[in-house]
Amino acid sequence: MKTPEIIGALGALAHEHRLAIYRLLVERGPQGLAAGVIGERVGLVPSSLTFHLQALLRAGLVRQARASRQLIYSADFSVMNGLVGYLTDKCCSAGDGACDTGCKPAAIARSPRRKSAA
Amino acid sequence: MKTPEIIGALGALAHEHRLAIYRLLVERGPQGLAAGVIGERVGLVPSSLTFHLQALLRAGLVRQARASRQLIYSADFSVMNGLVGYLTDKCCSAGDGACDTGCKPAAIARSPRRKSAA
DNA sequence: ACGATATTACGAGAAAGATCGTAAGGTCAA
DNA sequence: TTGACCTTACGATCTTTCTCGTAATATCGT
Repeated sequence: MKTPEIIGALGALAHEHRLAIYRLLVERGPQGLAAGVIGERVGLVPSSLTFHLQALLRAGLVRQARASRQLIYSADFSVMNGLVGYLTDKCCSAGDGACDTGCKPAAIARSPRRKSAA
Repeated sequence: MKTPEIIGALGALAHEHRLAIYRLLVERGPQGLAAGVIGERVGLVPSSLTFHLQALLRAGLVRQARASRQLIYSADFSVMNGLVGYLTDKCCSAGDGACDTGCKPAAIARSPRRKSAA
């Protein structure tokens, strides 16, 4: 995942409504939710909703599928994983105690040098 | 970590220059880097640099310290951890196979139930 | 105190983002 | 085909963000 994509995903999430939409979809899972339902839940008029949904779509954070006359949106976890990977990637490259605050997931997820456990 | 803070952190990172600055500081570690050096590295005039540094500071992503006439900035990992935690938190709440794409770091980071190692 | 260095504060202009109303594109039921 | 429904597309307006130049603040060496 390259920097522009990361920035895109970050920017897409960096908004009250879009974050709410995304979390809604993440909780809902692969089944997804129709645009109308999303709009109701987050309290957005249709045109504003589309605007934000498009932003999430452009960032690759959600997928779109048609079900008769409704459009179903669902979260795409892979981009989020890429994002988290990127964010924690260089996290522990500074040295020893740099990440004692707890960013261990990075070490586990990205640099399986020492304990090549999985 | 509450939603507004999350949005703040996400928004702070969702910019080419700020992301570059942040990564620079993450790589550098607790030692940090003087503002001037950062500006040189990312190619920003002083006033623009301050603008972005302030944004990162407001978001809690970096810390500021004075060293004689230089201001040293360093990454604050805790906010990033909170961010990653939040992002992956509900990730697996949808059901079983929802997160098979790999959002396991969340499980590792947030529920140290099984291997309470470290 | 003075000049030099390092950095931030302020203000203006340009660019991007958000919100909404209304119109248009598909899809369904009859 | 017609009318109703769900959703997106377009355009206008408003707000926020970004960038830069210049001025101000703080620290250092002499």
